[in-house]
Amino acid sequence: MAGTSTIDSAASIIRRRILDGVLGPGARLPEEQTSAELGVSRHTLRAALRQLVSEGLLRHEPNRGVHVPALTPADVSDVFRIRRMIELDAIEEIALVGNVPSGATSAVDGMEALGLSAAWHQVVEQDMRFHWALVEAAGSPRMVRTYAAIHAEIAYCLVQLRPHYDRPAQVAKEHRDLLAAIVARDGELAVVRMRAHLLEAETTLLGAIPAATHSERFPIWKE
Amino acid sequence: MAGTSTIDSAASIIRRRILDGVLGPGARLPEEQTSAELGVSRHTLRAALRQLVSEGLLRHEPNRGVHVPALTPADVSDVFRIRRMIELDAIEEIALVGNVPSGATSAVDGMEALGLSAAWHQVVEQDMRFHWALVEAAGSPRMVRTYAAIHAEIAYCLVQLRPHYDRPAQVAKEHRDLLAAIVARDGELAVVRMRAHLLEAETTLLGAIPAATHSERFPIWKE
DNA sequence: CCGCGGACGATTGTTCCACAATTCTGTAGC
DNA sequence: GCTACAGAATTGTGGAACAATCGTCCGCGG
Repeated sequence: MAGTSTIDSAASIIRRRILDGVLGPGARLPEEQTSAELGVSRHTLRAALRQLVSEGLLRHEPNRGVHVPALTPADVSDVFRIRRMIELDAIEEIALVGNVPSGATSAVDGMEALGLSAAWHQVVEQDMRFHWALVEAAGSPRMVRTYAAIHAEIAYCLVQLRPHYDRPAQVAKEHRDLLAAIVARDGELAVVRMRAHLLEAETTLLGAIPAATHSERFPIWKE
Repeated sequence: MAGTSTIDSAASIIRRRILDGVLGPGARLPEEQTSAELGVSRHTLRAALRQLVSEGLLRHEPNRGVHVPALTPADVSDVFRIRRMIELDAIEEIALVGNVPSGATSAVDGMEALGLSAAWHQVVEQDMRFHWALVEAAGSPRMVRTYAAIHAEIAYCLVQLRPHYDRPAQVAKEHRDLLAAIVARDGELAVVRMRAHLLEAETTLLGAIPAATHSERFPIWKE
């Protein structure tokens, strides 16, 4: 499985379940039941849960276990604020040296290869590959580590954007333009475009989310 | 101890030992011995070690345990690059709204209260309180989380800066000037000053580190 | 009828023990 | 001096147990 250690693969499985909506907002993860389900010991499961808590995909309350948090509009804004902080820094850096990461290029190619009927999660996957490649190309191990720490939350935001995403071709074009700015070694333009790109995604998300979470949140979780 | 859970306090103790130099670069932490020493079980210790690995204070190699990494000049630069990314973003935000965090003010007061003979670690402590307060005041939970993730590494850098730090009064003045820019709601000036502040610290560090680690690194660790 | 307190069951946090898999060490042999 | 290999040490994971905490249900009184 992803990550050779048992802990990592347990974390991957749970992460996937959250991102796929199998575990919705408010869902609790009892240790005994969950560990039995995954076929790992409680110790291993707990380590995996701690990992996911640090990624923001789960919330922990002492003596009360973990649960899947609901994404509030404030959370979405906060996630995108961090995205801007990291990705604007990254894209400026790689634009200045004109370093076009091959992973980003191939991600855009992948987007363009998707037809109109492409499943939204395929678009999301390529989109995240693109942005990940950009951050990696900035050449800072700790920036990658930092980005990894909110990567899952970004995905958690995006999967809820389902019906409001533009057509794949439109998404691809935006990313193509970002690459163009990098190729042109125009750091300022790259930053401007990336900022616009991220702000637009945030705005779209903020329009899409509230209705969706509202109906799903209250049956399970109260606060 | 700090953090009510056993795991957190174990992590705190080990973190302290690393920052205090009790555990130098290259030092290994055998699980059985270390857990016995701290009076916790191996599982608990392992959880604490995973935490410290995620903070960058320890490095893990599969089936070979964890060890204290040596700080290379590249590491110092990378840490400060992330500091600039986060703290410039934070200070711009709080300068724009003129939000002067009380923790930052009191940290500067604390610096000025330190005499010429103050232990360097006291200066570091106030310095870190100052910067932490700034990041907190930016009002982004995930920025705080992100900063927390490299906070220990920042400290790990700073403790090695010992003899090269300016006098407390000089350090205090620099921070006072940062506060002044915030009070004046001059975001641009605040950013400029913060960048200069961080770049200067980095430069000082890069001049100080190589000699120190070189002598300590080889007796224990080879690569 | 509704709220309050306490017993009981469920869950978490942590420990001790066990054991396969891997790595390290020291020694014998070439 | 170097390699090969056996034995020791260490890591990665599982299982059972238990105190502490939390949640729930029931009976009681207002």
